[in-house]
Formats: sequence, C-alpha cells, structure tokens
Amino acid sequence: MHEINAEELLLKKGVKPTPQRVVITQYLLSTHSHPTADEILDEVKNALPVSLSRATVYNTLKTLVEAGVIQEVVTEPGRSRYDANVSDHHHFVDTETGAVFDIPAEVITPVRATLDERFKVDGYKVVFFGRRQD
Amino acid sequence: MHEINAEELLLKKGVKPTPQRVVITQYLLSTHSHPTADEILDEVKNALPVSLSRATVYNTLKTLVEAGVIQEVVTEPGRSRYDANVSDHHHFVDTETGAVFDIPAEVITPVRATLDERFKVDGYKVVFFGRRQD
DNA sequence: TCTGCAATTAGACTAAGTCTAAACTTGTAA
DNA sequence: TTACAAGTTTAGACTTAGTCTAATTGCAGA
Repeated sequence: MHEINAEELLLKKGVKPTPQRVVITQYLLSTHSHPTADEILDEVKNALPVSLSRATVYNTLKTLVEAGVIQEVVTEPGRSRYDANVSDHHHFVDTETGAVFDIPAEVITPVRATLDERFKVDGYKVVFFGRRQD
Repeated sequence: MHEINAEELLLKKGVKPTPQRVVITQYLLSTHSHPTADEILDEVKNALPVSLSRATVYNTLKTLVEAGVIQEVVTEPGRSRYDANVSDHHHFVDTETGAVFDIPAEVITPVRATLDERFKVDGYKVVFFGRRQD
C-alpha cells in the first residue's frame, strides 16, 4: 500500500504544489472530520511552520475543488465543509453534533428514480441523518 | 378538494396566525420555487398590504420550521431555502440555475444502507443534480 | 540576473443571518 | 373601558462566512 502524498496528488491533478496548498491538502487527507474553512485555518496555522491568511485558505479550497482534489460538502445552513475523499460516497450527519461521516456508495442500494424526462440527472447524493453513538 | 388555507394551517399547527405569518405562509404555499429568506421578504413586501421587516421574516421562518409548517432546504453554500411541502420528498437541483424541484418519495426506490450499528438512522434525503429542460 | 506571471497577503467589503431593546398588538381581568 | 401581561414586530446594530482588491512576494524561464 502506497501512502498518499499531498504534493504528488497536487501534481497529478495539475495544481502547483505551493507550501500553503500542500499543507492544507495534507491536513484534509489526514482527517475524516470534514472541517470548515475557518477550522482548517486554525488547525494549519497553529500546527505548521508556514504563514497562512484567511484569503489563501478560501482561494486554495476553491482551487482544490475545481481541480477535483477535494469536495465541498454542504450539510448545514451557513457554511461549507471540505472532504479529501473524492471517491463515490454519501454522508451521515449526526443531528446533535453536526458531525459528518462518509458512507461509501457500495453500502447503499442504488437509487432509481422515475422522473419526468425533462430532468436530466447527472448524479445524486444521499444524506442520512440520525445519531452516531460512542 | 379543499383549498389550503394559511390561517387554518397555522392554527392546526399551534402557531398564532398574525398577519405577517399568514402572508409568509400563503406565499410559500403558493409557490414551488423554494425561495430564500430575502426573496420572501421582497415578494411579500411588494405584493401585500402588511409591513414586514427582515427580522420578522427570519423569526417567522424559524417559528414555522419548528412548528412543522414548512421545511428548511439547504442545497447550495451560503443560504437556506424554504419549502411549504412537508410531505416525504426529495429534491432535484439544476446545476446551472440553482433551481430546486420537489421529487416525491414514491418515485424513487427506497434507500437501504448496511451501516455500522453505531449509526442510528432517523431518515435520509436524496438530492439529485443535473439539468432540468424547458 | 532579470522579468513577468502566479500566488499570497492584510484588510476592506458583502451577504446572510442573529440579537437587542423599544414599540405594538391582543386577550383577559378589573 | 381601562389596564396589564405576554407575545409579536420592528429598526438597526452586530456577527459570521466568504469575497474582493491592491500591494507584495516568490519562482520559473530567458
């Protein structure tokens, strides 16, 4: 098994691996917590020897989403979360804590819909909600 | 068939039917456009003979959601939309325009998930995305 | 080394939503 | 009727998430 390397990943996706981008990508690869932009800023600023402004975090997240390195996840009003898991998957949201968990596409039954032919469906996302124990 | 009456609906749900609440509820019952709070404010302010402040729109929407009169729908980053359809249904989002359409639960196959038993699932929502023609 | 474009930055700005304190209803009791 | 209390609405200040701008910094290629 080959360890995921942020710099290689960025190069492969055609994104110039600047220190700020590498560090943000590393952080997202290392967590399953679906952090918000400001959580990323705090984490990365406190833990890593690279200067980082708020604007750069937002710029970088947009760049990474456009390049397909990460995904934007909207599970609650008012702010976005980010996910380095770009494989086909869905989400579970804990309704008490707001915590978000990945659900691989393979563990759910495929959704088939009978729609008016004017709807051209490119895909779908399922969000489960409830409580996650422990 | 009985026409839906906003005032009756509010009473039935235990919400005091003030003029502002009735007018916002009427507007939501009359549209399928899933408006945002500020769209509701504009619509209602221009069309109806009742004064209405931004704070009241936000207060009222929160009250109506808590009472189960309407639903909050989050389909895009940064703002919420509101839906007077509280029956069991899902959504289709046009990726070009952001327009949101209701998809009744009956027209999709039920989603079955095989999850770690720590996930206590209360329900799920499916969001389809693509283009809606015409 | 120079040059020029891309990336980063601080901080002003915007948009969506919340909060606060005052004013306004409304239902009920005197 | 009047008067009170509780609930509702209001304007506008405030907060939060995110965008924009204009100035700097950092590199890759000539």
